[in-house]
Amino acid sequence: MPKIQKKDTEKKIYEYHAEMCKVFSHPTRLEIINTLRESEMNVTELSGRIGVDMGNLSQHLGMMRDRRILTTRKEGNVVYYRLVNPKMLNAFDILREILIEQIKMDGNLVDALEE
Amino acid sequence: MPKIQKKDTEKKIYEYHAEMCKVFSHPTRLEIINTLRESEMNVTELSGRIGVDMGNLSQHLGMMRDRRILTTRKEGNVVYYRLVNPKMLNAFDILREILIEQIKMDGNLVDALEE
DNA sequence: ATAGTATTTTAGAAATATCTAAAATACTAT
DNA sequence: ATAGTATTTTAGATATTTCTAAAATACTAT
Repeated sequence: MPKIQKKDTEKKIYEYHAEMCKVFSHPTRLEIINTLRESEMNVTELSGRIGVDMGNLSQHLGMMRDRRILTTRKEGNVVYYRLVNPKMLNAFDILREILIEQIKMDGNLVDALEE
Repeated sequence: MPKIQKKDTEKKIYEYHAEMCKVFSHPTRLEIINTLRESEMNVTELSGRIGVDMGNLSQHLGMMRDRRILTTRKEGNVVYYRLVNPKMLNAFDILREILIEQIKMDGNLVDALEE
């Protein structure tokens, strides 16, 4: 029976961490997070606000719920989504600040990303 | 000439934001960030520490540099990488805290992610 | 110039993520 | 039961990311 190494656990944590961070790696999902900043919202309204069709939106919402970033409440046949942990917004905001600073300081960033 | 809508700029920001966040969406890259927390390090040493071959590592480092998350300093033929903005670590830490809380509270998270 | 070390780049294969459109489910109201 | 609205799920096509292995570049020292 091989001893479980500290290294293995560490690697696993990095994997889960990355898995969670995938939530941030798509513009639609960032817009979802930002839209749910203040309050919950149902899928149809989210779809209208963000301008994404419902099938696609529901897929994004589902993967965010799998990762425990969002949670739901059901009322009749309407599903309301909201952020599980408002701390999430702190991370969101820090990263956006860094981005804004970078764009101001470095006009070439945009080019570097678009090549 | 169509007027540039606020909406377009907003969407562009979400795209750049997501593009930056892709840095966090791979375990090797998270480990790179965490390893460079205290000080710069050269590619060979990073490769040894993290256990990733140099070709692969260099690809990750390159994409992180493109996104202005890392920057380099060259000494002879040795390249030292370091974090551009230590604020990055705040975001990293917040997200890891959220993850740790989630794992403690919800043993099923691991299953949800592995299905 | 040659050989050696460090790093980057390339090209293609393999794995994963995303979108689209349609079908399925869940609930409500008649 | 039927029809209508809200949401989720599915399957396949397309796009993107990641890995692998080899070749190329950059620099140092002889």
